[in-house]
Amino acid sequence: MNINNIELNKIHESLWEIPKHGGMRVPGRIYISENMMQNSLQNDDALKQVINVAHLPGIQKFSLAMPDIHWGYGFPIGGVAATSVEDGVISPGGVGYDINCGVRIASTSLSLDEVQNRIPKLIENLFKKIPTGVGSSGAIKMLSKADVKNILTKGSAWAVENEFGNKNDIEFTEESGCMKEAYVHSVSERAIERGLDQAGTLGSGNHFLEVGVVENIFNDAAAQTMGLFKNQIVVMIHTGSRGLGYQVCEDYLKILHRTSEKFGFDLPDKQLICAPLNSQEGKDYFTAMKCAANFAWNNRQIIMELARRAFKSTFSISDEELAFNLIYDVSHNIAKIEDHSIDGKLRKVCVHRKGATRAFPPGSSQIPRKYLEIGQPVLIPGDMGRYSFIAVGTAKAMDETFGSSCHGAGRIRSRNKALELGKHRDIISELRQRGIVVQAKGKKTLAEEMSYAYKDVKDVVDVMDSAGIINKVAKIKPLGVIKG
DNA sequence: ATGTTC
Repeated sequence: MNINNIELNKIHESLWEIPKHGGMRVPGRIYISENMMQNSLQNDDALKQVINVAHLPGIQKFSLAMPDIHWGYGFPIGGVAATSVEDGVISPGGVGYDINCGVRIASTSLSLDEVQNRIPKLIENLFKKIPTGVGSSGAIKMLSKADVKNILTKGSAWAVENEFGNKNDIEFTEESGCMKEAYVHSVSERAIERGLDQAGTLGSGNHFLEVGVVENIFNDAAAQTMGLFKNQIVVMIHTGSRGLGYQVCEDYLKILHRTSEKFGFDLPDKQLICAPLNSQEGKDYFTAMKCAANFAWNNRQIIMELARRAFKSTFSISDEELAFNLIYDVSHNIAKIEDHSIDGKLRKVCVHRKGATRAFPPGSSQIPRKYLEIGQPVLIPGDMGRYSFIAVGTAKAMDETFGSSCHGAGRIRSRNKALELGKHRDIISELRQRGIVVQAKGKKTLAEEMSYAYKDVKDVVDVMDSAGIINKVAKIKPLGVIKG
């Protein structure tokens, strides 16, 4: 197969390999179907980026990409790269600008027939309570710098200490909502200032809060363990570290650019800028990244609590009656030190997941005890007009992809192209006709985020499921969305 | 993704 002048060998129907050539240290591997490759990668430099990432010092096994792959800064979105902690590098481009962008899904006790005609009111209340849009602020009173520094150190626990949620929410958050060794001295004053009024804000772009209904269940046992049932109302939240995380990324791209010569790496793209994990610069970026990650988890935690309150007031019910419980919270833009089997030996590597979700298997010590037998919940939102999926990780993911899977539908049209298509259409009415209530700050964002801008997430999920990397559990259909 | 070109 040849795509965009890149030769790929077929490993099986859902997996393709770019053989090691030139300065590549490892081969590239892309989980995708032939159809999707033809349709989405002909005019996209993302495969070239898979090759570029394979040049990184210390990269292990493969430069990986998931079926939602598309072009990103340096690394493709939908990319996974693991580097040796001894002689490997860490790269901000392998994490992305929105550090710890991620998704959480909460269950409720409500079923569709109980609430169907009150969805517009619910969405209105959610939209009032949760700030959305670029520069959105003011979910909670303006924080002090000391407060923000506490958030950077504590993550979700800060929200819970301030009555935004409970201990159960922490238990069902990846990393318990807090990466250790997050030292605030590595984060610039400017980044902290940008975070002062952004705790508990949704942001813009593809970020959203969605009220959905469980439409299909593929795995009864796993669904039951997660507390899912057919026609159940659930809530999905997709956001990240806002301006604070953006600033951390920008700060360190500049710092690493200044110091790049001293490491003497010969890399095919300046955007792959990186530092050895054991250098001061590498350690500083990593600890700043952890601070931003903790800010993002706290952000999703606060938003979840604001949503919980909006549900309670809209339906006049108690916490007990509502049972607004976190199923799980995953990060899909992050770098983490993990143990993985390489050449038959367990080794410590830095796994960069950029637009890729962790997908740890049954029995993992890193997942909530409740999910020990089913594996880690993998949350895969689609576009706002179609549907989303919940899946679980597998042992095969651990063997093949450093315990990683896809993170969403994957863009197929640029924001500009999507805007062209959508700007003369009444997207709110179109969605309403499909049974989806939308409230959004900007019409521009809606046009950029319509279904035609994305692949069908079902195709993406089916590739990962058929490759055995995840197992599908449930499909969620949107009823109402708030966006930036 | 982003006080959407300090």
